[in-house]
Amino acid sequence: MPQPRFQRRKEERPAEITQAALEAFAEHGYAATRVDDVAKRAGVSKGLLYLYFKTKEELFKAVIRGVVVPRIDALKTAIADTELSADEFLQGPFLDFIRKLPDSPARIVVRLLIAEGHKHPDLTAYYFDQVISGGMDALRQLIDRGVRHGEFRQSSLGEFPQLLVAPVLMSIIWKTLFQKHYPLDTDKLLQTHIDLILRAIKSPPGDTAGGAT
Amino acid sequence: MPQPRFQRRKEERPAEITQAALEAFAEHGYAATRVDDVAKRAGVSKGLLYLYFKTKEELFKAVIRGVVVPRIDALKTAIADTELSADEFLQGPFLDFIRKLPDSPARIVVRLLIAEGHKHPDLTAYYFDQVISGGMDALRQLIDRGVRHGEFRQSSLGEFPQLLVAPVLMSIIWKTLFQKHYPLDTDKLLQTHIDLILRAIKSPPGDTAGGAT
DNA sequence: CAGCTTGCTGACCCGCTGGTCATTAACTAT
DNA sequence: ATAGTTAATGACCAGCGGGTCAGCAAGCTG
Repeated sequence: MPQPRFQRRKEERPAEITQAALEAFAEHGYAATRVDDVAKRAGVSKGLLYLYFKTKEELFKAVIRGVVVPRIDALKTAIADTELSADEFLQGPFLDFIRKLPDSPARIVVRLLIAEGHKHPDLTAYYFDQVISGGMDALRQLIDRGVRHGEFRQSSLGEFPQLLVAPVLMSIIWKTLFQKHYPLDTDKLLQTHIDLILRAIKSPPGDTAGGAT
Repeated sequence: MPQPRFQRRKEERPAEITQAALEAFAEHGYAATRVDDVAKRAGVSKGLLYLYFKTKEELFKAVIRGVVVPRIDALKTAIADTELSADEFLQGPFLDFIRKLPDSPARIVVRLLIAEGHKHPDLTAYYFDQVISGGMDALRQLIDRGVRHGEFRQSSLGEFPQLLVAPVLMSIIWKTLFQKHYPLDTDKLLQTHIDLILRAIKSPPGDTAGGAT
């Protein structure tokens, strides 16, 4: 009795294909990945893939969106809802969050965006709106709160919240390029960075908000 | 009177082609750049290009090497030869150096390496040896000197000199992806970063090397 | 000026891959 | 059962682009 040669699974296909594409892109990058290869990984024919995604580029965008959207929202709401002080939040949940990034699919997405982003302006714009812009606002808000409460002194960090995240980029890139030449303890690197930044912006002990006694 | 259709310029060709390739790669990335396009930019036939470079990949490597090698040596010798204190050096020559990077060809090279590096392991290794490794040593040495002289307190920064450079990566990537959505004052960002780090690692006033008076 | 070397050209080749579509077969409703 | 619907296949095509090479002409050399 012959197994059916395939099953109809309209619902699951897109996610399966997207997942397969993420893996393929991770290995070869966008341009060098063959649609056929993605299809094979997903256990599907190339024709079917083109039934769900109009072009290779559409597939690419779907992959990015799928990974990116859920991730950042967690951080944004965490910052809005936390009862911790800014200082505690940075050393706790924030540090945990960024520590996970270098080993998550975010790493692949970052590499793909750097490599191919300029060829997909609408995608880049989308990413900027969904991730970067919102993330920066949230961080700025956190820093401002710290300043208002007298934990932090005034500093230019509020203008450049990117500085809090820069070592994450560094870590991701290091891992993808140089891990085997020189393994990097990204956890400790990130810990060190947060320690340094906090030490730099913390109000000198004794000062209180407003500065006058 | 017909101009000669071409001139023979054996010596200059490689550099011209390499330069053209850098521009082409900057616009389209490696994979999407046509060898024919590079040749046209260099004012040369595709055939000639293949006379000087065995394959497209060889050309790619030549481009990277050409940009990379000169740049880092300047920094290394500057650190070795300077008479400035570590603190002054970081605020002066070092800051100047990293400020230039986001608008130099280094930007293109960084993007190319992130995008395609994993497909060219020998090139990555070369880059690591020539640039990363030496650069890190130099920075570590600088920090250690600062500690020995009592300018800086002991800190984990010496373990992770990458942290000094991380915002440069951030700046480069920002400029290539998001410049038009949100222009970034990378000069000020880098200035801010160095300020913060120095504030974090400077010895409290009154302390001297060794701690005993 | 003639003859020779070789830098240089450009038409050509061919493998590869994104995308199509006629056909098939897994399901569904009756 | 059986007829109808559509998810899924896979053979096919077109054109693009890396790489080749036979021939051409720039510019020495005597």
